[in-house]
Amino acid sequence: MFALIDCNNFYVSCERVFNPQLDKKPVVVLSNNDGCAISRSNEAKALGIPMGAPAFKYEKVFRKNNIQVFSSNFPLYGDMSSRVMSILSKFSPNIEIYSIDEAFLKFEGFENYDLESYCQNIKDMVFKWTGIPISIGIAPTKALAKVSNRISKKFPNKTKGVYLMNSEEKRIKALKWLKIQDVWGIGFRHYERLKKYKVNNAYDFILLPDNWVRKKMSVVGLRLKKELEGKSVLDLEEVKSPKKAIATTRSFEGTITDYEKIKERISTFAVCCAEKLRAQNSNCNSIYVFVKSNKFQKNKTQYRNGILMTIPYSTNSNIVISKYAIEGLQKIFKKGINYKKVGAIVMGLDSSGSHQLSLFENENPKHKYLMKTIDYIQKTEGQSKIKLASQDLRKRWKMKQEKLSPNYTCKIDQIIKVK
DNA sequence: TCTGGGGTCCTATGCCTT
DNA sequence: TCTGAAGGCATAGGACCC
Repeated sequence: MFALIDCNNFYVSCERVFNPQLDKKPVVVLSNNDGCAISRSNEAKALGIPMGAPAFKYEKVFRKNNIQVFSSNFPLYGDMSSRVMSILSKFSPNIEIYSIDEAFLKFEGFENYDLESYCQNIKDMVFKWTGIPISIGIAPTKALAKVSNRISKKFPNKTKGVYLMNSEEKRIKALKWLKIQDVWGIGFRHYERLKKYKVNNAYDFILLPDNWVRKKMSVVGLRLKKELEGKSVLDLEEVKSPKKAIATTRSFEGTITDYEKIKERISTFAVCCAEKLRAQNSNCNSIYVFVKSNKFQKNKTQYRNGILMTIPYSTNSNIVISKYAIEGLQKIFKKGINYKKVGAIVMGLDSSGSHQLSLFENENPKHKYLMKTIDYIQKTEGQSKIKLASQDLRKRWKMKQEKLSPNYTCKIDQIIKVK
C-alpha cells in the first residue's frame, strides 16, 4: 500500500505556526513578485479566492474581507518542510519526498497493521511536533493514493484527515466521484480533449480502450490508467536523481524594451545559474536563453523566442556562462517588443570532478580560482558585492515582497521572541 | 500600472554513422 | 561504390507537476 501525505494549505499553515492569530482567519500567500495567490486558507477559499488569483485584481476583495496577505517566504517553508519530512521518515523505511509539501510512504510488510490508525498517529505527531496539519490518503497505487488524499481533504469530518481505500467498492465509488480535471496527471490540454469524448470523471477514463489512451496521451497516460485500475506501475523514487537543469527566470514589474537592460538581466541570471552550479558542485555544457512579451497585453505585438547555446567544454564560470548567454540573447532579441519575462537555464549538468574534457577548447584554468575567490568574498562580505561588467552595476533589481514574514526558523536575528 | 518560478518526462524529427 | 535499414544523438516542443 502507498500513502500520500499532503500538508494542508502548506504555506498558509507555515505562517500560522508562528502567528496563531491567523487561525480561523482568511489568509493568502502570494507567489514571487507578489504576483498571484498560490496558497489559501479554507476561509479564503470560502470567500471565493481562486488558485492563481492575480493580487492586483483581488486587492479590494482582500481588504473588504480583511484577508491577511503574505509574500512567499521560501526559506521558512523549506525549513518547515524538512522538519515534516524527517518525522514522516520515521514511519516507513520507504519514503519519496515528492514536493515541498507532499511525500509518498510505501507500506510493505505492514499487513498486520491497522493502517488507518497508524496514519492517524502520523498525522497527530506531525501536528504536535511542527504545528502543520496534514491529510493522508492510503491506497494500492500512487495515483489512487492521490485520489484517497483528495477524499480525506474533502470530507474532514467523516475521515478525520485519513482515508483508506481498501476495497473495490471504495475504488469505483471514488473514481466516479472524482472529476476528470482533478485527476493527477490530467492537465488543461488532456481535460479539453477528454471532455469532447464525454469523459467526465475518472471512472469514464478507465473505460477508454488502452490503445486510444496510449496514442493520445502517450505511455504517461496509459500508466495513469493502469494505476487508477488498481495495478501498481509507479514505484517510489527514493533516491533523488541529480538535477538535470537549473533555471533563473523572472518577470519584470513593468515591461522592458531596451536591449542593454535586457542584457544586464540575462547576464545577472546567467551568473545566478553559475553560482547555483558551484553550490552543488556541478558544471554545465549548454545554456538556454529565452525572452517573452506580455501575453496579457493582447493589443501589443507578441513575441517569444529561445535559443540553446552549446559551450564547447563543461564550466561553472560566471564569465563563460554569461558570455554565451549574451551571445544567445543577441541572436533572439528583436527591437520594438515590450518584454515581460526573460530567463536563463543551464543544461547538460555533471559534477565538478567528472566532466568531459574537450580536445581543442578548454576553460581558462584561472577561472576556477577566480570563482572560488568570488564565492568566498560573497560569503563573507555579502551577496552581490562582485559583479561582471555586463550586469547591472548601480542597483540590484529586487523582487517585490511587500508582505514578507520573518524567517522565524532560519535566521538567528529573526527568531520568534517570547515576551 | 500590477497575472510566479522551477522543475520533469515523453515524443517527433532530422542528421549522422554503421 | 552505391543504397537502404537501423540505431544513436541532439533538438524542439508539448504535456504535466508543485
